[in-house]
Amino acid sequence: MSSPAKIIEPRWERRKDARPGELAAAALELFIERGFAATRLDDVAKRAGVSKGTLYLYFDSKEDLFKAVIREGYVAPLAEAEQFLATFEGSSSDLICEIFRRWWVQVGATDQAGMTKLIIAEAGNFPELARFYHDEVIQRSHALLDHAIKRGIARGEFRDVGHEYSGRISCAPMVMMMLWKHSFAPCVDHQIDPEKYIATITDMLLNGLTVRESPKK
Amino acid sequence: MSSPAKIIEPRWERRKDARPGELAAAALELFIERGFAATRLDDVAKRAGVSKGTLYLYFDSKEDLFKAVIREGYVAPLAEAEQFLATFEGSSSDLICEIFRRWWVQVGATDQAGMTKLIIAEAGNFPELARFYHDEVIQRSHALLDHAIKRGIARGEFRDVGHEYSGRISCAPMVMMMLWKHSFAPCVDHQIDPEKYIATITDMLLNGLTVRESPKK
DNA sequence: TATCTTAATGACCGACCAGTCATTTATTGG
DNA sequence: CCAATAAATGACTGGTCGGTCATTAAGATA
Repeated sequence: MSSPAKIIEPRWERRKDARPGELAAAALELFIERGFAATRLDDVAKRAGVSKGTLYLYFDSKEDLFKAVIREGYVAPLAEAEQFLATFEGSSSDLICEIFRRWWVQVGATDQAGMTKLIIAEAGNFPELARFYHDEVIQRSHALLDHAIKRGIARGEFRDVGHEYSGRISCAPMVMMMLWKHSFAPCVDHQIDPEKYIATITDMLLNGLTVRESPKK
Repeated sequence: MSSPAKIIEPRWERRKDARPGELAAAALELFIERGFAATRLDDVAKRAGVSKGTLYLYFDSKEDLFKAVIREGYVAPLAEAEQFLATFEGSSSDLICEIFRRWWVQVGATDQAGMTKLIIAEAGNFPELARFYHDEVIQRSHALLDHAIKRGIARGEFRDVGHEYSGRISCAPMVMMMLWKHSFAPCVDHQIDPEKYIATITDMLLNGLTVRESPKK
């Protein structure tokens, strides 16, 4: 006996505007989960609720899809951070603390953090992607911190530590925490407390290890 | 006119003892270069000067080969470093400088540095392997730096920055340089000068960014 | 309602590769 | 010198997956 109420569902819907974002979101999840090479476009399409053919309506290639994912996740937060830096008026110590705090909330704690691991892992096999990520994300992140440090030096708050590597070195502990979260953290019971970790970073970065005779308030 | 001296070279030699080591060495190079999934066993065999069939005479599977490489690779410059730390008698600042310097010479500048990238990249696919590497290498590296910092605190040279994350944070810039060397460095023209980089790390780590009124000699 | 446009489909192709095995031949022992 | 042994080969298989395209049908238009 067949059901009398027959609801015929359409086999698909036309949603031209929503598809790219949904596909990029699905791709981000799978890239982080499995890596770039190991992610199947069939799976990306399935997770976004479409067929693989549809994916190719909106993205030229797998690499094109990857770049779209990067642009969506990093470009906006970075631009905001640059804006924040340009208009900040407090002390440079507070500025750096605030940059780290925002970094963690906007990127480090989100899925996007996994892209860092991904790109480091696959840089050898996809140099084009690595170059893209380097220019769009890394270079600008280092420059951001470097700029904050220069500001401190100009205002007489910081020592002149040389501006070639100081931005890079300041970033390193934050990047390591992001890498940790997406590599060892899932298979080791030792977890990191982000708040305490960031507090220690800023303390060490600003004040150093060496005992000072008269600490500046 | 054909050459009268006819040297017939054998198509291959039997070298049962030498094969596994040569295959493992070739695999190490290619794993570091391309990652686990992207490494072709045909290429490993070719680099070792044999055919793929021969590889399967000595290793059960690709994964088996990978594990063999790891086992052979994690030798102990770490043990030497631990020994060095235990017997060092100078200032703690010098100790930390020396640890970084040795770290770079013995690990960072060698192929071994690529293992860090490899493990981070494949941690998701081989959690048991990641756990092993974590316990044997990472944990001990963090502990080493942490121990050096504790020594400084005990001798009144360093401030007490808390011993939960200080070792990890100190390591981060060095690890990042190793990762850089095996990910972005080959495809971006911006190179790092290790000597200058390490000098900046130690300066920042020991003295911090903030201006001090009376720096300690 | 009839017609048109195009979003969406999914079967298909070709390249790639881990792993197999029948065959070849270097080496050894009698 | 002649088997006998086993180290080494490389063509082959089965499965996977990025990318293509002829076909289908949803939604727009009038």
